[in-house]
Formats: sequence, structure tokens, C-alpha cells
Amino acid sequence: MSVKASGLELMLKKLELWRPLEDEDRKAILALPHTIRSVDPSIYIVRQGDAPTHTCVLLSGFAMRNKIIVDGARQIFAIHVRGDLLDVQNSFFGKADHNVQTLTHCEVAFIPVEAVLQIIFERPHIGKAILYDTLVDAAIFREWIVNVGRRDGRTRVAHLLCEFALRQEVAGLAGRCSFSFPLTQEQVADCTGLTPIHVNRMLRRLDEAGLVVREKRTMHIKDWEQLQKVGDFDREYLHLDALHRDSG
Amino acid sequence: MSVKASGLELMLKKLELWRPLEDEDRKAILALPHTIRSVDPSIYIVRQGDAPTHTCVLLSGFAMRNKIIVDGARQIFAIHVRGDLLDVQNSFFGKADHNVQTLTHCEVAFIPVEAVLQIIFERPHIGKAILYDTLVDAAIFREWIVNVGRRDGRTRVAHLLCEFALRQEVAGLAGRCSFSFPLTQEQVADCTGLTPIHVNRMLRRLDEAGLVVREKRTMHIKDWEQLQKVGDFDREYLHLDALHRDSG
DNA sequence: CGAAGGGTTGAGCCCCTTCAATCTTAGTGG
DNA sequence: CCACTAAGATTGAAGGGGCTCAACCCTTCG
Repeated sequence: MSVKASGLELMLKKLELWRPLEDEDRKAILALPHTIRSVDPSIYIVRQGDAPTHTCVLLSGFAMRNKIIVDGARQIFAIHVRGDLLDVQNSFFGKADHNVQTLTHCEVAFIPVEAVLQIIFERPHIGKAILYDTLVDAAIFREWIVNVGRRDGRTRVAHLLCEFALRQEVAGLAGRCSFSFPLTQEQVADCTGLTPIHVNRMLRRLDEAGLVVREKRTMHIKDWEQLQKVGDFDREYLHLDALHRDSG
Repeated sequence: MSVKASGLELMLKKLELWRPLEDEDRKAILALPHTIRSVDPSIYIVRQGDAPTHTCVLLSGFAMRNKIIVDGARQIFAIHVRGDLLDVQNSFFGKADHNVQTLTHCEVAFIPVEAVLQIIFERPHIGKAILYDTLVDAAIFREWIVNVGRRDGRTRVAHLLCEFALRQEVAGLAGRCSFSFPLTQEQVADCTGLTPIHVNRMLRRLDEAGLVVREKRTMHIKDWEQLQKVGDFDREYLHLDALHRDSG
């Protein structure tokens, strides 16, 4: 079965990261009904208030989740990379409570919600893996609350860089110390609860301290240990380490 | 079957809030193996780093989730009321990534994780309800990120009050406009990313504006409409409105 | 009655914001 | 090939929301 034949290999890979699957499970995932669409940058995949009908898998590119508040301010609370399940969060509700939006050009697979619900309960291994995935998403949300709630500007930005670096590495996109960084400084500000001006100054400080080098849309981490320390970053919350701890 | 006989009626009630259940489902939940313990205030039910073995249901009292960061600062990211499932978040991981701690004296039911996992996949209606519950938790996390990331002090505090009022009402604990408020100002500060001094001033401002009246451990909301407006509060994210939208 | 926890208030400061301008880069059409 | 434009990055200056430090008060409880 070629890549083109299904397009859901990446979903499979992501789920197997969390939980061991059997051959039958793999076949069932690859056989999920879906359509693949190419989406331009800055396009809403789901809009707050929509009634979602599909769960999405990000096949390439970068996307984000955000909310806009009354005064027009925006808060981003998740960045997504290749392989991420984009919309379990929204699609089981009658109405989406936040936006899902592309950052770059993306390829997205759309799977009908009913098909996902069915596979969750018919194939417990898959169900567990998807549950695990949504729990990891929630764990990341918690860490972001800590980040914007209790850390200063420099730490917030450093923390975001660490998380993004590590998640791209896990997604097989790049080495941890040199990776594509599609966020504008305004978007970094919307992730960290700061203003773009202040983000600019914090990035510069990290740069001047020799921790990172910025090069157009590429970020280089020069001192991973120190950046982790400055960013108060502990990868524990990403739950990457105790994978497959049991088969229960 | 008396309340004492199972103690899990509240869990049942919470799940039925999200999803319709059948008689068989109800019986299965009430038959879950569990032990009930009485827990003093300020006690850790789960500590960051622990290997959790049980999922908990809060039968009475108030509890919270939090993390402590390197410099000793604390961030709270959830307050729990009677009936809430306390630890789906942590207990499916090998290691807890945050603390769960009582605020007041609590009664807690402890259910072995394996029993919960089993019931989720053996009884799809229950599985869906629990999945729904964890997704609502995640939706609340997202709103809290927005709250600490993009709102000023007064708005953050007002928003917290609105959410807490509404959730207590839904839990059948009190009317929306007069409810028990077990948080110290320091704990409100740890929810909102502020200092206790500033929380004090913001509460006073809400008080002076005639929106709330504080009375020891009880909070009275005098102008619900206005408090919602000041708090930029839109209950949509709690997903209470479109309940049981389909039986799929 | 003394201690401890929590609430309240004041004063000064600083991190971050706001406002404003300039610079760089990439894309576009003539 | 180059003006023109727009988006994003950068920098400066000034102001403010929230923090820190430091009291003091109130209530509860042993």
C-alpha cells in the first residue's frame, strides 16, 4: 500500500508512538474513509462556532489553535506539526469552541467523525491510543497555563522554543537544534501572552546570550542545555519517555 | 440501592450530564470497585511524579490541580467540585505531571485504573461520556490559557468567579448567585497568574462596583449580567448547552 | 491569650505595554 | 530591472498595570 493509497500512515505513526497496535488495528486505520485537501496559509480549517463534522490529520505543514477575545486580542494555545490529530478536541462537540487555522501551506486529511468514533470503540487499542493522544494535548495545555501564568517573558519564549524543537524532532521533521520556525513574532506573542515588541526583545536576548541563532524561517539552538534551563523546560509533560509502558 | 451502597451515584450523574446512558451502563458504573476515603484540607491526592493507580471521583468538598515551578511559584489550572472525575488526566500516564490537592475537607472515591479502562471499552456509551468529560476538561484548560494570557487582572478574577458560580450550579451545589467560595486570595492569585495583593484589589473593585459581595467563605453575585460582561465570560466553552445533541 | 493564617492597605519600582518610527525582505506589476 | 507595496522585524521613548516590600488588622483555634 503506497503513501498515496491511504495518506493516513502519519496518523498511524503518531498513534503507535503512544500505544502498541496490532496488524488488524493498522489495517483499520489505513482503511478509514478520508479526503485529502491542500490548504493555503492562514486559512481556517475550523472556525469557532462551527458544527464540525470531520476530524483532521495534519499531513504536512504547520497549524495552530486559537481564540479571539472581545477586544480583538488573540491567544494561541497549540501549535501542530506533521502527524498531529488536529481536531478530536472540537469535533466531538456540537459546536467548536475555538479556531483551528493553518500557519503555512498544509496538507490535511479529513475523516468523518462517526468513523473515528466507531473505530475508537470497536478497536480498544486504537481507542486507547486516541484517548492517550487527547490526554497529552491536555497535558500540554496545562503546561501552557503555567507558562503564561507564572513565568517571565524571556522564560516563556525560551520554553516555547524548547517545546517546538522537541516536538519537531519527535515528528521526524528535523534535528532538535536546527528546525523550521514558521511563527512570526506576533504569533509567538499570541502564544506567550506578550506583545510582539517584547517578543522581539526577548528573542534578541536569547540570541545575544548565544543560546539561539535566528535565520529567516529557521531556528538554530546553540546551547540546548542552557536554553532548557532558561526556559524552565522539563520534557516530562510531553509524556514521550514512558511510551508503551504496559500493554494493558 | 442506597447512596452508601455505591457512592458512585455522583459519577453516574456527571456522566449522564454529558451523554445518555442505558440501564446496563448505570449498573456497570455503580458496580465499579472502589474505596471511599475522607481527606483533610490541603492534602495531596496525587503528587507530581507519582505513578497513579486509581482514578478518583470527588464526592464532596473542593479540590484543585496545580504545578509548582522552580522558583517555588504555583499555578493552579483547575478547580473541582462535587461529582467531578478527578484524575483521568493523570492516571493513564505512567507518571503524574501535576499535583491534585484538596482545598477543603473532601470525600473521594478511588477506582482502580484498570477497571475504568475496561468499562470505557466494554461499554461504548460510558466510554463516550468519559471521553466527552476529558474533552470538556481540555476546553476549560484552553479558556484558562486565554484568561491568564490575554486578559487584565480585573477581567481574570471576574471570569474565574463566573465559571465557578456556573459549575457549582450545574453540580447542584448552590444557586448561581450565592455559592460557597473556598479559595483564599492567594489561591485565586495562583489561578489567575496574579499576586494575592493584586487579587485583593481586584475583588475590592468588583465589590465596590456592586457586582459581588464577599462574606467569609461565601460569594454573592449581585449583578450576574454585568459580571459576565466584565469577566468576558461566555459559557460556550463549558459545553453545557448542547448536551445529548445526538445519541450517535 | 498568644499564634497563625488570611485579608487589607500603602508606597515605590519594574517588567512589559503602548505609541511611533525606521528598516528589511519578499512579492508584484510596469 | 526597478519602483512600489505590504508584511514583518527592529528600535526608541514614555507610561501604566501589576509586583515587591512592608506594615497592620481580623478571625480562628489550641
